[in-house]
Amino acid sequence: MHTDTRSVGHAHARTAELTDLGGDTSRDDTTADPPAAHAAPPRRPRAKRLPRAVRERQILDAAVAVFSRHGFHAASMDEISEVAGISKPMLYAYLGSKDELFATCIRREATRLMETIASGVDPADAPDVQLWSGLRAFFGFVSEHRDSWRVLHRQASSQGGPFGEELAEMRRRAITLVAALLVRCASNQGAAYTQRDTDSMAAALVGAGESLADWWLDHAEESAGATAARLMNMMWMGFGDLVEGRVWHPPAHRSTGED
Amino acid sequence: MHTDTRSVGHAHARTAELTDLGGDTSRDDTTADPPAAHAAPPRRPRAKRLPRAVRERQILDAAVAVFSRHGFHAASMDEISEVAGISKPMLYAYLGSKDELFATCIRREATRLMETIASGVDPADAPDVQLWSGLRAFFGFVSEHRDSWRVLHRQASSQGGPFGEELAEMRRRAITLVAALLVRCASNQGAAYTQRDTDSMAAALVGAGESLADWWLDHAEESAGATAARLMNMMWMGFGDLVEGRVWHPPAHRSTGED
DNA sequence: CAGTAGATTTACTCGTCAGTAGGTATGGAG
DNA sequence: CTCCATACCTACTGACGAGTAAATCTACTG
Repeated sequence: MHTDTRSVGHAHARTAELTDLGGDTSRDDTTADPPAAHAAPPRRPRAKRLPRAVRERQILDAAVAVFSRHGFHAASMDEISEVAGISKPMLYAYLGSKDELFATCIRREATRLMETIASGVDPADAPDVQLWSGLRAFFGFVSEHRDSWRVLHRQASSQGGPFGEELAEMRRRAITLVAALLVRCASNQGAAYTQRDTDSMAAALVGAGESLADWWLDHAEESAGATAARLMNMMWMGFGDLVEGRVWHPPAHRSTGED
Repeated sequence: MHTDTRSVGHAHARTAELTDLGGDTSRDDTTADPPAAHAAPPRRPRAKRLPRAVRERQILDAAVAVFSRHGFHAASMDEISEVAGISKPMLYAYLGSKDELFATCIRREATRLMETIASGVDPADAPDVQLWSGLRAFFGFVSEHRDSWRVLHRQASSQGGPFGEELAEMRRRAITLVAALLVRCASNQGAAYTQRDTDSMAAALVGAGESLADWWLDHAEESAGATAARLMNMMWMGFGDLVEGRVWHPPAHRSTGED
């Protein structure tokens, strides 16, 4: 199991260039190597000179993709640099250590997500409509940035370290936001809830959204709006109403019309 | 961040044999080792001889704890063996490779969880009561086996490998089970749903349960039953009913009475 | 008490990876 | 055309972790 552990994961295309660490470049070609077979290892040409800001974006994109595939620990800086199209020292020069890089990814993607949702919600709407718009925006983001979503949802939250903390913080903010929305819904109707009530409901709602998003990634044959409507129905109406045929319908006006 | 991430305890005894190039050891006893002050590293005494089955259980318990803390990749076999109170080769002798060990953990914990839930549900009950009992059993399990839950929920599902597949399979089974329950609920009332409808609702429900369980772990000041009731209310009644004061109440009879 | 099976260990090997030292190329300012 | 700042690279180190070879101990059987 040891010799072929590699089969479990990892692309490791770079193995070729890493194995000749012997260092002795003045090697005699007479003994070991058949001359022609020794084709030059496909060395990536020197990257074009680019301004720092652009490279940083490229690197972050690559990092998100790799972290998304392998998770924090299993992702290697070598692979990230390769995907980014530059060499490892550039990573360190621009983004610091692996931890810093990961934290930066988390922050960027979380911010994107939050902003996407915020810009999709109109605070002037009724609370239930706000909830609906938020769900739409959320599922839209997930479908367009799968890698971002994977990094945020799975990788970050499973790391106990300082970044996991960073992500947990973002998640708490999201839950808090939803909770506030629920409070407004409730007070609209004169219902009174404890903070514990609304917080727990928000946590469950966010979790349902996450889970449904994952499910959707595996059964992606419908629009973001349709999926959002599923969740909205479930949460707003509940099974009790649903099984008796009472469903919730999205408001016709203002809908961005894809469902 | 690099040099001190791991715990300090590693022997690296081979350094010693690399240093004795000279070969002449004349009067060297005075030079190298500060004899007394340099207390011997606290070497664990030889483990007591135990039958294989018992050791295997111990090892699995330790593995679940360590995987729960660090995740699959960051967990080291050294740490697991240390926590288990035995040495590394025992791990390999009994449980095979790291991959096999992890898969075994997953299977054991997933089986426990499923059985706990199954034994808490009476198929003779009405569908909604079955749902309620299942939720109770689920939250009860989570509160009593936090490590198991963490391994199942976060670590396993984030690994793309063969074991992640194993876990994803378990999760699918759970979702399928819930979906079947929903179908029974619906047909009881004459409502008709597509498989897609029930599957997605089940996925959302399972996700809500997972998320609420996580939330609960951080705010554990109420019983499993109370938390289950929260989710049941949310899912069964929906916000629409809840904000208007219509709530769902657990059946009084047969309740194990802790809420 | 000898003998043996299996429980347990020490002391390694080999591969990978985070992070770095020190050099090379290149585009724009003068 | 010549600097030189800085984008970029090759080649390396030090450390750790998975997995193993080859003992060594110990409980039980005869």
